[in-house]
Amino acid sequence: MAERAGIHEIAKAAGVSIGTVDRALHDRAGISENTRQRVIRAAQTLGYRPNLAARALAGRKGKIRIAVCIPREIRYFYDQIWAGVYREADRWADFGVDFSYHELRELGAGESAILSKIVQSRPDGIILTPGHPEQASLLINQAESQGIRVVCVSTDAPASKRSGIVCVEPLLNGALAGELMAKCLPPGSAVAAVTGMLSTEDHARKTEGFTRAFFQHCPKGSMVGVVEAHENKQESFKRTKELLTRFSSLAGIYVNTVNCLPVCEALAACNMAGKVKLITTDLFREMVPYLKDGTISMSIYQHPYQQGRLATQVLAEHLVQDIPIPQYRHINPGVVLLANLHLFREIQA
Amino acid sequence: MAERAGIHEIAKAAGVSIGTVDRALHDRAGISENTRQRVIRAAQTLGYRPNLAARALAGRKGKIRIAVCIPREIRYFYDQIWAGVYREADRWADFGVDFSYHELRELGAGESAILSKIVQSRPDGIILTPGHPEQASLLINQAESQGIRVVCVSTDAPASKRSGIVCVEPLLNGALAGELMAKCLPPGSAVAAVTGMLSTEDHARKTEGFTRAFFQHCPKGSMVGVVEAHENKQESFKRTKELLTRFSSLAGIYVNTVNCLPVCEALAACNMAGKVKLITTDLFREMVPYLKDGTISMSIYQHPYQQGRLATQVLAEHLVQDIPIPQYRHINPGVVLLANLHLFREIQA
DNA sequence: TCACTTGACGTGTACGTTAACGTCGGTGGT
DNA sequence: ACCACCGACGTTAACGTACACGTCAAGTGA
Repeated sequence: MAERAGIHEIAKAAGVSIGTVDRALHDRAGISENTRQRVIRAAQTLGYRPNLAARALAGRKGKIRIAVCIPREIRYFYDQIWAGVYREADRWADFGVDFSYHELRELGAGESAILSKIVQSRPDGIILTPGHPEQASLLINQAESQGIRVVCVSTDAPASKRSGIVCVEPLLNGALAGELMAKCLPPGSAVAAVTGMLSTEDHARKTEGFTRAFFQHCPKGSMVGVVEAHENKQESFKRTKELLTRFSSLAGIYVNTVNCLPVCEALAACNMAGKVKLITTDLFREMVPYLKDGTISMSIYQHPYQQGRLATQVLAEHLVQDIPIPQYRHINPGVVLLANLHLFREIQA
Repeated sequence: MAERAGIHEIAKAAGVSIGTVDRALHDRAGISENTRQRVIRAAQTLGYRPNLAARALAGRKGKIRIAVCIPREIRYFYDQIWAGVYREADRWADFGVDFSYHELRELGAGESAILSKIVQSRPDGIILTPGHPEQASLLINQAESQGIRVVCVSTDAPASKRSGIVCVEPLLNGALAGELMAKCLPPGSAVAAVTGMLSTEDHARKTEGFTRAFFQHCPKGSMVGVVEAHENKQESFKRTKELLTRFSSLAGIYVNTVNCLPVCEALAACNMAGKVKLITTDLFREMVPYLKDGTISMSIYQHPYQQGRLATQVLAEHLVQDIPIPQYRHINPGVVLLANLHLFREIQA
């Protein structure tokens, strides 16, 4: 459409050469303050936007480097984040962005060591999922103070000076479950939550969000228990069973940890499958039968693929085009039901 | 990371010049079949992928042109589609893709005329929302037979030879509402649907999806009526009121048209707001109060922004990188609740 | 035999930027 | 007066690709 102005046009307008324009636009030395202002004004007047293709080709001294540090386990979740990162990285490859990938065995495993190595390699940006926010914060702050942009994804290090965070707000995640639960149950129902470890900021806040939203939408309801299962299958099974036998009127259970399968099994064992509304978190293949037979009523989906893609996009756009990194990029969780089950990436292929 | 091979490397490997490589890779004339095969094999061996930045800079004779033909009204919906298109178009601008935008007043208005003009201008690709699928199909087929790739978005022209469609499957859209309705109501509940015009393929299939899913998940329920309101506010209000007075036991209403506000008003007028589960479609500002006071229980969201972005991406990636266009790209609808309301684009700003 | 065509290939230039390098006038020291 | 030096600016060679054009041998016709 409208032919875009390039540095040649700016040069002509400002009455200088393209070299001088380059110096002005990149804050390089060797130019008087006067001319710099003149050039910058000309650029603004012409609405200059650098041609990314040309920039990528010319390749500023040393390409842009982004280091990605994300766990491998839990597979069903982090595989999707990785896929999203790869997808977006691919789009930036031709723009001269160089990615290096660092897989942790699981969330937080060897985090500090790898992260400090990454920082030492002085990339232009880092994408990571902090597993130990307090420890990581030190390195994040160190990186940021060196001009390395850090974007957290999925998990956060809120106290750090990271440039941005891409995630599903845990409070919202829980609140969505709480609201759905309340709207699916008759007034005055009794519900419970099964969580991993309440010491984990993430799980605690999901549980809190659930509780608040549930009571907001079901004021006469009751919350008869919060089971802390420590990410242990047998413990999850046992304690869910206890819960079911102790409160025979239990109408709903919210699970915000990976371990939803033991809960399903416990429901089956008590002959309560389908009678107690079960709302879970995330989605993986093994859940499908329970969704199909109605044991799991719905699940809150965190869009891991999108999270990975967005984190990468946000960081790359900043480094390449100087677009500011949004400090918070909250993802809207999805709702997994039977009708739309087939459309989720975890189920396909 | 791995330094990518360019045409120079291929040339060296095949023992020819880069000009010959270019001829082989682009099926241009002036090369013997023998050398062509040799070059192509060399390219495959080296895993050649053209550098998009360089290609964009060099600018093949005549840039790639994409024409976009989408309505302006209904604003809350199509504004988002347009925004998604613009966003993605922006990302391709530097790759030498030239977009031309053609706004219709509303869905289908002057469609054939504009579309035939677009086809006459011989772009490389077209993005459109067919309003009159039968008429449009002729022009779509004409375009496709001339090598113009057509991608439909939001609405479809299923009988045509369009290269791809990006949309929320109407059946799924309705099914999601049906499943949620069934799961939110006690067994044996009576529900109704309010639709626009059943003659519209889209509305009919949404209603069908709803009905099927509702009975699947609530086998003892009943469907006491399908109100066809012809996209008319007063008619919607009046007929909803009739419905409510006639069936005092009505437990849920599903609205799959734009006109959900009159339904809300009718519920209020009958003092049934919040007592009848109301599931609507899409999201716009005026719905917010009704969501906040519980009149609308939830809404099925079609992610218009994403649809626009994806349609553009799919087409651009095909034209620039030769990536095949997926014939169906079904979007997973979202669920609008009070908890996540603030995260939808329609509500922000 | 010579001029002319044609197939098959190499060469050169352009695209818009970046950054190294060249140039030129002026200023300081000796 | 000479050179060294420096600030301020212009010039130019890349980057990888597309395409017009140049080249050169083999073939064709008179």
